[in-house]
Order: sequence, then C-alpha cells, then structure tokens
Amino acid sequence: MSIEDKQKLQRNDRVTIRTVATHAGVSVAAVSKVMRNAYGVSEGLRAKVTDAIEALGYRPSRAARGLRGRSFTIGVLLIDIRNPFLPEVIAGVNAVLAPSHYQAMIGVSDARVQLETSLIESMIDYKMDGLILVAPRLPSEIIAKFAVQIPIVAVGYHDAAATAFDTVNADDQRGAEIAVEALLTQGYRDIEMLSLGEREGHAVSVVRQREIGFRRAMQRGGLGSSAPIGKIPIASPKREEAMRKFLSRKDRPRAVFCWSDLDAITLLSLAMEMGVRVPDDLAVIGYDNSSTAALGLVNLASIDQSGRELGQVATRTLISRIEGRAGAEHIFQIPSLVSRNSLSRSAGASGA
Amino acid sequence: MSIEDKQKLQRNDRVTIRTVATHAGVSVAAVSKVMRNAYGVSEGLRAKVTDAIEALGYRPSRAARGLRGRSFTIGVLLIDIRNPFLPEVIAGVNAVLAPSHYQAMIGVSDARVQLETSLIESMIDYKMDGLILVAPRLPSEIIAKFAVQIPIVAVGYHDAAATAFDTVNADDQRGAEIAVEALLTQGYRDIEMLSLGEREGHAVSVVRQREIGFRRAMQRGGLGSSAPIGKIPIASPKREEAMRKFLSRKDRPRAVFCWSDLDAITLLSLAMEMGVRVPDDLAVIGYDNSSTAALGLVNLASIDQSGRELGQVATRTLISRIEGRAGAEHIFQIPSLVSRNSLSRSAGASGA
DNA sequence: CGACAAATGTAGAACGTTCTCCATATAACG
DNA sequence: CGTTATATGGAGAACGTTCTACATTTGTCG
Repeated sequence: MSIEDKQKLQRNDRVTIRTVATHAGVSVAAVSKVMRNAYGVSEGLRAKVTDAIEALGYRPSRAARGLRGRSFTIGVLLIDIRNPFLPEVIAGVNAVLAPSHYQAMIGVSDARVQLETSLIESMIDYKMDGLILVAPRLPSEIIAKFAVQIPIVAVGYHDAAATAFDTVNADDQRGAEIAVEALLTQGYRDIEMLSLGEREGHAVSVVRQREIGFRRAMQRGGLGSSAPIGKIPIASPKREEAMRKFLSRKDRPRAVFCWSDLDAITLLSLAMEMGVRVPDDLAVIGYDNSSTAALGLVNLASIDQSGRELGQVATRTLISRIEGRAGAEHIFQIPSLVSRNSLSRSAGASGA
Repeated sequence: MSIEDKQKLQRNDRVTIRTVATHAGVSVAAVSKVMRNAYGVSEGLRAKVTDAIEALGYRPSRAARGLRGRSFTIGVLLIDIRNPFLPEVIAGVNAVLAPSHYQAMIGVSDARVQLETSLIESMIDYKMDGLILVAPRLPSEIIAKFAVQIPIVAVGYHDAAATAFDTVNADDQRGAEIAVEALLTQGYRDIEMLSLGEREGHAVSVVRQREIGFRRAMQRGGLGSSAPIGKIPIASPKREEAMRKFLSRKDRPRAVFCWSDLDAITLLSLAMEMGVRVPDDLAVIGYDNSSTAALGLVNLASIDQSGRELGQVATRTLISRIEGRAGAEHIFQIPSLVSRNSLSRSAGASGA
C-alpha cells in the first residue's frame, strides 16, 4: 500500500473494500472472495476478513457491485398500488427474500405503458439481478426482449407460450368457473359478468382469462347462448354511473360475477343505496378475497387466489432462474371459493 | 479509437457513453456534458450528441452513474404496504417525479426496524440522491446519522426539532382536535379514543400526536378529567377480540375516535354484527378518509389528511434539498373533517 | 498586432466492486 | 529429491459513468 493510499484513507471516511483489506492485512481480492464466498478461501483468511468487516461496519456499495457483477437486488414492478391485492404479492416476495441476501425494490407504473417501460429499463440499468412484473401491460414480445437482458418472471400475465421468461399465475379461467358453478349450485340461472372496460385488450390479462372461464362455465351449465358480459370503466365518475345503470336495469340479472372485489364492493354499496337487496334481489361474487370483502359489513363472497403465495412462488422461480435454470416455467395455482352472505344467507363466513 | 476498441464494440452489444461518443465523433466527456447539460456545450455539439443518442437508443447506466455522481433516483421507504393511506403518498411522489428525470424506487420495511435500517443502507449504497421515509420507526438520532450521508425527508414523523433532515406532516394534533370538536358539536360528552397498542412508543409517531390532540381538545371541552384512551393491538386475532370487548362493555362511551380508518372500519363492522347501532348507540370518527370509508355501505366520518398532497410536498422538499438547500424545513398541513353517517344521520356525504 | 479573457472541447483519473489470470506454498507421489 | 497436482492468496484489468484540469480556439480591446 502506497503512502498516497494511506492519506486518502484518512480524509475519505467511507469504508470500502480497500479499508477492510488494509485492516485485515490482506488483499482486496481476498476480501471480495470472502464476500462472495468464492472458491479458494482458508478458514484463517475468512476469519480475519469477517472480523474486519464486523469491526469497521463495512457495507459493499451496491452501485459498484452493479457495475461489475450482481447487485443482489430484485426489482418488482407493480401496475397499480391501490388495488389491495397487489400489496399481498409484495408481502409474499418480501417473505421469501427476507432470509436471503437479496432485497426487493419496487416501482409503480400506474398502468402507464411508457412509465412501465422506463422503469424496467431503469432496473436493468441498475444491474438488478432479476425482475418480477406484476400484471404488466406490455405485449409479450417486448417483455421477451427485456428478458434477454435480465431474468424476468411475470405474475398475473397469461402467456404459457413464452419461452424467454417465466410466468406465475392463479388459474383465472378456473377461478371464474368456480364462481359460476357456485352460482349455479345456488340455483341461479340468470347470471351476468361485470368485467373491466376500456383498454386492457390482450388475452394475457387476468381479466380476459376470467371472461373466458365465465363463458365456458356458462356453456357447460347450458347457458351458453346468453352469457352476457358488461364492462365497467375504471375512471371514477363513469364507473359509479355504469354500476347504477346496471342496478336499475329492469332486465337486471339475478346474480353477478365481478372481475374484482374492487368493483364488487362498490356495487354492493350502490345496491344498498338503491334499495337492491343482496343476495335476495341480486347475488354477488367478487374476485381476490380482499380484506374488505371479509368485513361483516360487506360480507362479499369472493374467489381467493392468495396473492401472498403468488408472490412467494414468483420469487422462488426468479431466484432459480437467476441461479442458472434455462427453459421457461409456467406455474399455475388453483383458486378457491370463499362463500359469504352476498352469495347466500346460509353461507355465513365459512370457507369453501 | 484503437483497433481493440473497435473489436470490443463488435462483440459487446451494450451501448455505452463510448459508443455514443464514437458515433457522434466527439469525446466521451462531451457526451457526458450534454447528458448533464453542463456548462460549455455549443449548439452544434449538443445536436450531434443528441442525434447519436437518439439513433443508438442510448441509456446511461444507473449503476455506473451512482458510482461516480448522482443516480437520479430517490428512494421511498414505506413502513407497511397494506395501510391504504400509504399508496396515496406514493401516488403524490410519482406525480411530482413523473415530469422530471428522477424516478422513485420503493422499499417496504413491514414495520421491522432492522429491515428498515438495512433498506436505508441499501438505498445509500445505491447512491440514491435522496430518501423519503414514510412513518419510519427509527429514532431521530439514527435518522439524523443517515441524513449526513443522504438528503432525507420524513413524512408522518413529528420531530420539528430535527436539524439534519426535513419533515412533512399533517398536523395530527389538530386533526384529532377537529374530530373531538365535531363530536362535541353533535352534543356528545362521553367520548373515548381507540388508539394503537403495543410498541409505537415515540412521541414522533402520528398516533401519539393524535392522542395528544385528543387530550387537549377534551380538556378544552371541559372533559379533561376523563379522556380515556383504549389501545387496540395490531395483530389480527387479538385485534377483533379487543374491539368486541370494547363494544360489549356496559360503560361503553357514546362516541369514539379511532386513530385510523383501518380500525374504525373493523369496529363499524363488528358493531353491526353485535347489534350496536351507529351512530345511534355509538358515533364513530376515523382518520385518513380512505376510499373504503367513503363507501355507502361503510359511511364512516373521517379526518382527511390527503396523503397524495403529503407525498407531493415531501418530494418537492426533498428535491430542493438535493439541489442545495441547507437548513431543515418542517412543513405542516391542516387536515379537515369529512362528515358522514357514522357521526350523524343528517351529515350525509357532504364535506366539511 | 499583441495580450488577455471567454468559450468550447478533451484526456484521464477517479468511483468501489468483481473476476480472470498468475504466483506461491503445500501436499502427494514415485 | 524431483515432479506434479492442489490449495491459497494477490495483481490488476475491467465495468460505465462523472468531473477536474488542461488545451485549444475564438473573441475583445487597447
């Protein structure tokens, strides 16, 4: 070590890998080896280095790491932070990551394709080790293009044909079927689905999948000819308006399946205001089994897809890919019905 | 440009600042100058460089940037992603950041001090340009220590004496006062607060502040001697249990102020189950004015503190500090009452 | 025309890691 | 003892930026 180096050490207070090396009386390369527990490190060396790290409170710079090797960070991209289902996914991700040396950084795209793209690029530019995209809006080819640069797992994105990236999904078709079957079992025949309007065209989207499942189950139940699907806009003023219109239709169905609890709960609320009794006049099933649905005040039957578990599985899948797995995996989880009063008075709060 | 450089360009496909420089026929330093729009760049040079960037689709590596200078990223630390108030703050942050060249990366600490610390350290190690901590659990001295290394703005953290970092808060004391005043105006005298139990001791926490405001307003109303504050645990089984116990007490108060909508809504729900009529038997005011509170089904009066605005203000404050402001700022916002049926039948859904 | 100032562009040293060789020490074997 | 394998540690070149110091050109003024 030269004299200039020593001087530098004095005035600059940041503890770097070099400080550790000096303190432990070993080379920089040795410290790096210990950090990454690479091959060729003796017990003695390891001990010396670990002690020095401890004593100095050394933390490797992620920026510098990213420049050369891995950054031990995985990026999570959320389409929207307001949908209460998504925080569940995050919780699952964090649960798996907590004991590891990885950390999650989250970006929120607010459903804007451009922001989504630029966030993904940023995460790549940070040299993150992998990405979990939750319900991305981007077309499959684009995601595949990014997947060349960084391991990617998409959650809530139905594209079992993708070869460049993995997908982890609840079986949304099956979920919708389960909802319809439950309504059929209760004796309902006059069933409609309320889906998400506007944009959101791709078949990859969970919403489309639920529509497909809805149609199939209706068909099986002998109601194929009339399986109407209404569209509810996302934006707030129009949204309530569309629901009010639905509720006041005189050919209003006897039962409705909503693509998300978000809509189902608002629908329940408006129904109460307008004097439509649930489930007597109208049975309602939602999707996601959000915590609000479980409230006694709301008591909404819903399809449970455990976002938490989805997050956990996605994280494990991503890590396995980071650590070398080739070949895409496409994982499905089977959702289940949580029966509550909005489906049938007798149902109570018992699970399915 | 040497021959080796040319060869490297061929096999390595990453577009770096060097690629751009070669393509534009200028130096690397020149490109960097244009990127940072630094002093000493002619129109001609700027044009050449911008064209090259455009043509090559160049994106600067954040990792490399972080190593030397700024990374144009700001970190946001959330204590919890499930409280629906927090996404609002994020929305505010993103709104301010969107038109700028900054981006937000979010970390979730799940209220665990250790995870919180390590996330802050990570963000520093990433050379992020600044941090927004939302309702951090860390003591002020620790935050101050971090603030030496990176500009910090704390949101929902009451420490107007802090000199090392800025704070942005809703005036939680005032919010609680407003709630009590509203109850007093409705003629209630028998008022209790339901606060957050367990941990969360510091006076910096919003919860403590609301307790202080509650006590003061009760005192002013001549009810100083009896301003009882109950504690509700966070964890789920005990939480409902405590609320049930509260609701079935025979000396149950006529009105209650809950520290958060989260609790108020569950309370409303249990009240319905147990046959306690709201507001006739029990008036309820919550805090945060979450979207669930606004549902007709719930109809919970609440104190609105606009998380969105808090996020916007915090972001602007942080940026001004990043760009050189010294001296701490401590900003307050005044919350307002949103009156709804849980306070008084006549209230309807009209604002305050 | 000479002297000085201002404007513009460049070279090259950081920044803090990782990781590929390479050097040395030790062990194993005939 | 010489040879070869193996285990251990180190030197030093990347990685892609930023930014200071300097060189060059152009402009201005007496």
